[in-house]
Amino acid sequence: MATIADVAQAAGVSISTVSYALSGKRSITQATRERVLAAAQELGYLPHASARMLAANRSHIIAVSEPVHPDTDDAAHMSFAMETTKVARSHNYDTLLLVHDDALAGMRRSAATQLADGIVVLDVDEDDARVPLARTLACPTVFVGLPADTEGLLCVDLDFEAAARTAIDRLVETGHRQIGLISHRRETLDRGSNFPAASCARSRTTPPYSASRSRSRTRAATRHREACAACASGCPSSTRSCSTRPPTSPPP
Amino acid sequence: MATIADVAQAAGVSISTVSYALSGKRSITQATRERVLAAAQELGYLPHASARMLAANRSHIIAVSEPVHPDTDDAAHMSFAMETTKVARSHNYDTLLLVHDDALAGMRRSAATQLADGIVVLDVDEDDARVPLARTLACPTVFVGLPADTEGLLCVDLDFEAAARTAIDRLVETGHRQIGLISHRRETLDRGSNFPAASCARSRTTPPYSASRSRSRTRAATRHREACAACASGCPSSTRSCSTRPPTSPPP
DNA sequence: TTGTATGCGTTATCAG
DNA sequence: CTGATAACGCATACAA
Repeated sequence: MATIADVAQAAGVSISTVSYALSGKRSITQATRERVLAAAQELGYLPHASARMLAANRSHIIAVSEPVHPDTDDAAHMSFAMETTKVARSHNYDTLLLVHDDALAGMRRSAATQLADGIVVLDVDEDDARVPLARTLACPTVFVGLPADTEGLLCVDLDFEAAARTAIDRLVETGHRQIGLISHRRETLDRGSNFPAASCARSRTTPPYSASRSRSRTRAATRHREACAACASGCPSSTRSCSTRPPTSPPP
Repeated sequence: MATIADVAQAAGVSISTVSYALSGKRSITQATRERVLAAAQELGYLPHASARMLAANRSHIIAVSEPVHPDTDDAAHMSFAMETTKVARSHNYDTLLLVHDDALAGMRRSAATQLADGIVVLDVDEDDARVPLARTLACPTVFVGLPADTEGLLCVDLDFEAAARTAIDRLVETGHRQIGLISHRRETLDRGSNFPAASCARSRTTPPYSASRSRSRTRAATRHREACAACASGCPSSTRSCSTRPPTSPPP
């Protein structure tokens, strides 16, 4: 539990010099910088998290809001939570888990107490209670999934429409003329989830693949995805729920 | 972003009175307490997380170390993480997620920076790198799962031996004489995981159910579980991996 | 029962 | 290029 003062004393410099030597926010002589780093290393110094948060007014923590419905696919959501955490860590951020009913209340709490610098909202429903809440928060919030009304929100999502089209194209190409769709449970569809298969089921895509209600959603998804490089690289593929295995011989 | 000073001013009292009125750590006149609570409510006051942490020297955050092996059962681990978070919240604690390689490094980091008040270690292997690390940390740590050497550690786990015995008893009672065991992949066994089926597979329980190497482990598990009420009530059942479905008619 | 004042460990704003 | 020092918002020991 060495403090910055200990490092300063050990290196024979002032506290602020240590701070700047470590943050690199102002130029330091090579010699003193090395002395400081050596001292810090020697003492195993790491800045006290809360002190740093308070002074810098940044927590380096991102809250992940993840209600877990009874019909939620654990594996899929695990992937999102894990990936979010991994990417966050690569930016020196930690992630806080807000689950079940605390997915909503926790958002308000972590925003109001400034525990979180930002919020990632998972498992988004069409009509999600976290949508109106997010609009009232001073805390930057990103929805992974598109609610019905995205006004004033920052949302990213996979392009399920395009995924469905690609899948169907492939099936048609290989000679299939009848295509079955394995979707989610009725309750998942009913609560307005926009998971892959749910989205496909609702859009009832038919040749020549004219999507009914989802034109604007598709554009929005594309636009948002372009704005989020992390999504393109980091998000796990969710299209497997839509996939189907071609039989060894083409159907009649 | 009302501060405690704002509340104090609104209620016409001092800062410390507000603090004590809210924490209840010293007696306050009913009248002033109500004025303070009203003012706090009115302003939507919630204490600034980092300020509170710094002053109280407690973060109210528990880190959850959860390496995610390629063969990890997402659903099972999701359950543990979720349940841990839920129980933590009921004690006014938040949980931080440390995954993949950060499961190890994050423990050191969150302990050294005092980001976490405690650490919960999931997905424990027989020979786990987090075991020696935990011994060096000043941060209270609990292992959910029993490593080979529990010296100086606080560990809790389900009693897999008893579960296996119960399952086998039931099967024998219903007339079965040949019992198959569906276990984990070889790699899971190889890395020394102590998951239910892995544990069962290694112990090779046979009538009259004499466990080979696991006597001490069983005792340890029992002892630790007794010391942890949360485990008995909060932990999800993991025995389903061991379960088997009786056929409609008893075998010959 | 309440108010005053110090300290928590950093960051950042000033001077030098 | 470096050193003092004032916030940051709260908790708590100490006074009254």
